[in-house]
Amino acid sequence: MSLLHISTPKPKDVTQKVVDALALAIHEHRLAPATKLGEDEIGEIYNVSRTVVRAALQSLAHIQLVEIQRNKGAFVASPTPREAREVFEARALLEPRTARSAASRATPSDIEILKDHIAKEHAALDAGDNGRALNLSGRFHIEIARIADQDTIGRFIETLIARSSLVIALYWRRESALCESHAHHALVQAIADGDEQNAEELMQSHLVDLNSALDFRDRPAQTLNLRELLQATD
Amino acid sequence: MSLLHISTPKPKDVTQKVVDALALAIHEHRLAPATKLGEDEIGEIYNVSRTVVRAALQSLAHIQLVEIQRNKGAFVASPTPREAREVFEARALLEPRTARSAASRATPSDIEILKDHIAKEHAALDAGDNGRALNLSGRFHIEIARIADQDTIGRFIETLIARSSLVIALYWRRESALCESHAHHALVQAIADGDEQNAEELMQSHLVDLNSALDFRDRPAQTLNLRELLQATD
DNA sequence: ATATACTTTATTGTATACAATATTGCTGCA
DNA sequence: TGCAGCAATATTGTATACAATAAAGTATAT
Repeated sequence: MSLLHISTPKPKDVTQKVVDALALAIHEHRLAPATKLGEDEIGEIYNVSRTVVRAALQSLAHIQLVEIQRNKGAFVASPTPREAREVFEARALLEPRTARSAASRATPSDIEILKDHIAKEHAALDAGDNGRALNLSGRFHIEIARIADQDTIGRFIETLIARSSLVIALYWRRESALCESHAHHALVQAIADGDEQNAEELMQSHLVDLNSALDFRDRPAQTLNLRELLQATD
Repeated sequence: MSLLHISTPKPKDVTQKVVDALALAIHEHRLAPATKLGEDEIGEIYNVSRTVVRAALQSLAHIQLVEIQRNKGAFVASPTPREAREVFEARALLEPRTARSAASRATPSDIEILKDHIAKEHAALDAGDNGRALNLSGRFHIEIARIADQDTIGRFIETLIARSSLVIALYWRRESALCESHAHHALVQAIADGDEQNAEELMQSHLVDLNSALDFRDRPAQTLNLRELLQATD
């Protein structure tokens, strides 16, 4: 007997690993907006060929975490104030409805998962790991979309939250770290209670609150982007 | 003088051409849902290497016009009833707001463009070219999103309309051809008048009407998909 | 005759090689 | 010094070659 029903220990999808690694680095703000992502460079880091690096970069470009300029290469995306505003407008349009739906469907285990997220977020915050805290905060929102059981809209929300990470990296103004845990906690309570109306309103105000901590007026200084600004965008 | 400001006559992006060609074929229902899209096959058709075919297929997979199964290949997507329903739910959530915004911003030239779309749609319908008519109908909606000047949401709407084409291919029930031109005409009028409320309501009822012409109860017979149903989705 | 194991074929996944383009550095000249 | 033009280098775009996996076919044993 050769190959039995031994579940494959490595359902390897190399490209996805690179995508995840890069996305995480961006979400945790280890890769700053407008950073050049050379294909050879990344390939050497992860020990993969340019073929898979290119596939990964294309994937990230599609969710607008990176921007690919033909014959120039890939760069960590750097949302303009306009794009940043749009991202939060879209979230304001989609997420309250999603929170309502989540409140109507959440199971006890769902609530556990959400509370777990908040706990981890707290822990990361206490540890001073803001990047990780921000990432977890985003995944909290994604989790709500999953609970709402709306795959299509959930996918949109995922991309919006991914871009939110970049927006926050560029336009965050509030001094205090992202101490939004309180809002998340209240949201979980409403969802646990099945209080749809409250969940929707809490999400809405949470997003308004987030938005108010951003300042889109002037674009932050970015050494790497000056070059872009001086040449036609094509 | 070597390179003056002579606009490049061929800003060739081979991959994009393949993407567009395949997308058009899908939108016009020349490629049926669940059709296998072999890499070599497509490469030969367009005289490009598998490299660019794969890039194109990945691109189409991201907007869910095709589905890629690892080590199996790419297939024209075949939305389930659930996915189909979600697509129209999402459209119902996004597009009315977008129509309102369009009504508040549309310029006379925008109105011209919309009317032009309708005219072309009529012409295609009269010519019996339903595929082209459907495609134009979709582009009408995309045009409204463009006028609304909301790039992020507009991009979502684009993907939803792309998938709508597949949904319609699978679940359309109404006997008459898609004679929705009347609804489109009324919508243009409201947008031209700057009547935001009316534009929003017309779009909403238009989508409800579209939805009512679909029947999600049973999945249509699809020879190529039987195989999928019999094996674990992984 | 059917089922199972093995062999063969076809197709996809990945890596490498070559071509095209952009960037950088140099040289000469005003 | 500063700039124009060319040469050298580096990076991306595309094609091809090789490896891994799945599909199909064949033979054998029960």
